[in-house]
Amino acid sequence: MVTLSEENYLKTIYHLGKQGTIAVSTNAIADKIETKASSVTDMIKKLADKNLANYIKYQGVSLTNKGRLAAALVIRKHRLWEVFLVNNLNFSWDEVHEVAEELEHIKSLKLVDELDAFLEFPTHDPHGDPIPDKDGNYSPIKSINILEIEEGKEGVLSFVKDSSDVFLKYLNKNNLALGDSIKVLNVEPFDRSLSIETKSKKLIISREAAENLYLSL
Amino acid sequence: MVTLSEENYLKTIYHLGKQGTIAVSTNAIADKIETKASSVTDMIKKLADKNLANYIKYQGVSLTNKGRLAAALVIRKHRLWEVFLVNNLNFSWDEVHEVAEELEHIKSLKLVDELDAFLEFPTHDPHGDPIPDKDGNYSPIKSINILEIEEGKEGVLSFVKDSSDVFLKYLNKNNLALGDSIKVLNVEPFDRSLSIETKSKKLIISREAAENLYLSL
DNA sequence: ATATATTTTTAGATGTGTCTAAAAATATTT
DNA sequence: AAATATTTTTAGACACATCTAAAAATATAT
Ligand SMILES: [Mn+2]
Ligand SMILES: [Mn+2]
Ligand SMILES: [Mn+2]
Ligand SMILES: [Mn+2]
Repeated sequence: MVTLSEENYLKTIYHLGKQGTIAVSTNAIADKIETKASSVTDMIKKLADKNLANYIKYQGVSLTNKGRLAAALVIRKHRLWEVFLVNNLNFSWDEVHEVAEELEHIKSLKLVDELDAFLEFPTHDPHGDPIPDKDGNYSPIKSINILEIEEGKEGVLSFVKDSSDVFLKYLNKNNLALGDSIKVLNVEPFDRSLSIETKSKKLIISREAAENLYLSL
Repeated sequence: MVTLSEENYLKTIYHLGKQGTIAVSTNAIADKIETKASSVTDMIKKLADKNLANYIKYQGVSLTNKGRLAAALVIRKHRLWEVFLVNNLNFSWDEVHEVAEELEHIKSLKLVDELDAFLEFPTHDPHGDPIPDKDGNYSPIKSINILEIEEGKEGVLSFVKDSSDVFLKYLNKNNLALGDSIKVLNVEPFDRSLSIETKSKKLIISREAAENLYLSL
């Protein structure tokens, strides 16, 4: 049996481990989970005891296959619930995360699969993140960062890297939503801000904002 | 903040307190929750400290208005989720309880209200139990036990008192479902078993089974 | 390479919810 | 009304997940 707390650690290690292939550090986990390093050490040991993680003292952790699958299942549930909340319960994309954090821990396997079917097997959540299948696999993101697109080209907003409240609300305010067509006009050399054009209007976004927007061509 | 465990105790006290108006005993709660009497005493004190229950040593507990409302909200969530599982996720009425036991603890108020709207404001769950509104109120059950219906009369199965796995599966096996028209044929004087007739066939049910079936006329 | 800083682990404590065993209160018999 | 049985509470323990403070290991700077 995997506890709620263990699931949260698995998910965090999974996410932190995505980029580099190196083991995840104790402090990195502590920061993400907003807990103390000593608590992380305790939990890591528990995960290793359950064969969910590989752990060598002072060397960080990585997930075992078993742990990676468990983590992917939690992420699958999180993202499916987010889709449900947005598509069926009138939540906006900046309201779903907190609730999904609770719903992702509901155990029933039938529930996940039936929810998946009910939602008609979505491949991405409301923030453009891919939804893992039962085996933990998903097709890799093929969208590219808006800063890497040449001036004059157009694409569809299909993923936001930062899905925090503040950023999503900033996008709402500027009428930018997933699925919108966006044309890259030009980059201001001074501060590297970006002029873009949507169906409704032209606007300028900062480099920080641009770094989180991904388009598919 | 009310914890998951506290919510389960509130719900149990609410259910046990329904019938008599007397306070609920420690052992009654322990039996329902499948825990020890000493654990119940501990928790009761906590509920009293939080003004959710009235407690006098050795005299049992009852809920305060605050406690009753909190309990009703948990029951509201439980039953709404059961409706969702049956109506939208292909669960049968004997599969929903366990999952609803987990879902009922999800906190978001928006979630409950949006779910309610999505389900089109159902008044009863898949077992015929009434769904409390936001204020904890619901219209009283007007269905009557099948044993109190005179021979020859007909009614619609609208509530099952026992919603345990075994009983529901027994009903499935005998093709009895909520909403079915049932005619009371006669009571066997020997063992007080009941002959009934549905659209599809006649059958005999035991007194124990009959005690759990309620019809609306 | 040594000293200093940072990261990580250990040791010991705390809060929640549970348990067992024993004591206290209440209920039931005789 | 005593004696006996049952229920309820208390006392003390334990698992889990967390914390603080201190020790140990590793990384960085001089
Ligand atoms: Mn999320
Ligand atoms: Mn998401
Ligand atoms: Mn139920
Ligand atoms: Mn029910």
